[in-house]
Amino acid sequence: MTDIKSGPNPLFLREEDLRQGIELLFYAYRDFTAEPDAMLAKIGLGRAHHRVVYFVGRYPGITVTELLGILQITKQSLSRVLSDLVDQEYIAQRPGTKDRRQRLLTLTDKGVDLERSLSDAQRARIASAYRAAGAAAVEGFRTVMLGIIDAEDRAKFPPPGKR
Amino acid sequence: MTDIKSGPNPLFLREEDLRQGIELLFYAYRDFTAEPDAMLAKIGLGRAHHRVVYFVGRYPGITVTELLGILQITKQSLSRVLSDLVDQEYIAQRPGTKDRRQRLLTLTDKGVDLERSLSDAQRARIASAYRAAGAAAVEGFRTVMLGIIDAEDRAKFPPPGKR
DNA sequence: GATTTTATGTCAGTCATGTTGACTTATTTC
DNA sequence: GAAATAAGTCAACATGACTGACATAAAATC
Repeated sequence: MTDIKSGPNPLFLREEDLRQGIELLFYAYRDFTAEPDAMLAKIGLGRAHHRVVYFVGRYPGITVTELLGILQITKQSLSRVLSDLVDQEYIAQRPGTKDRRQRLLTLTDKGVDLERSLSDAQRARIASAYRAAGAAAVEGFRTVMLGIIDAEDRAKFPPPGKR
Repeated sequence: MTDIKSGPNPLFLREEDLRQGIELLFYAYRDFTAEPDAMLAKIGLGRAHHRVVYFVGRYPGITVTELLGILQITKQSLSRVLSDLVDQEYIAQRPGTKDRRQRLLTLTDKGVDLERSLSDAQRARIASAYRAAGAAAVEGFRTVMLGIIDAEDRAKFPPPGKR
């Protein structure tokens, strides 16, 4: 154990630095999901419904296959929550114009309301963390998070200048 | 909508910045957990077992109540995975010396091996992200993540100087 | 010393969310 | 015309969460 107990020299990645990274992700995700989960429970829905509503809101007209690619679950798993959301009129389906096999998914007004109320707690949490941390820290956060995400999905996050 | 489409001015938090923050957390956590999940599936265990093994390794001698406080699940939920881990001799229990009602939890040698092999993929992912991002970005990452975590748990992450 | 609280564990039932495998239908592509 | 693709369905199952009720041992309090 080369435990020099030096000042911070993060390019010499100690065991403890890495462990702290693991724990930051664990606690942040735990707290980040707690509020919407509690709201969802009250209306008989779960986190999986939130994810679907979120990404349909994010990419209006998204196809089922595209959604499966993002969520990385099976179509049978998606089917259940998507059926719930369509039945309860949070999400509308319409056939694709170019490819009529596709079902393009969009939020109804009711779905927009749900998405907003669920994600607002998360937006507030992010906003408060960003404000407290400052612009430079936010850029560092972005950079490290992108490094954690598999390379295939990094293109979903265009650099600040391009936005 | 005051959409000025300016250059990056992160103190004016636009809708899109916040949405990007939400998605960074979603994708990072999804990819961060995928590798250990796949390894666990091969030996008939799940993510819940990983969490327990991780935190018992992190805090040797931790009590059941303390572990429940970290995981934020019910004792019935913990009981099942903890029993598995004790039965399969990944975790050992011994009565507390000061309070003999407590069961102090520690990893066995077998448990240490399991914890290491599971978390190694995660450590490697963090290490690679940290190296690619650089020291300043890592500090920003830490700061923002701490802002996302509920205040009660921030003390678990001492500032760099104090480590 | 008796009572209450705490730490832990257990039994039973339920729900949400994931899985695999098999199969169907409509449509598009080759 | 045949094969591939997009979507959906049925069935069975595993995991990990939950609630509620109850039990035991030990510690803390009155």
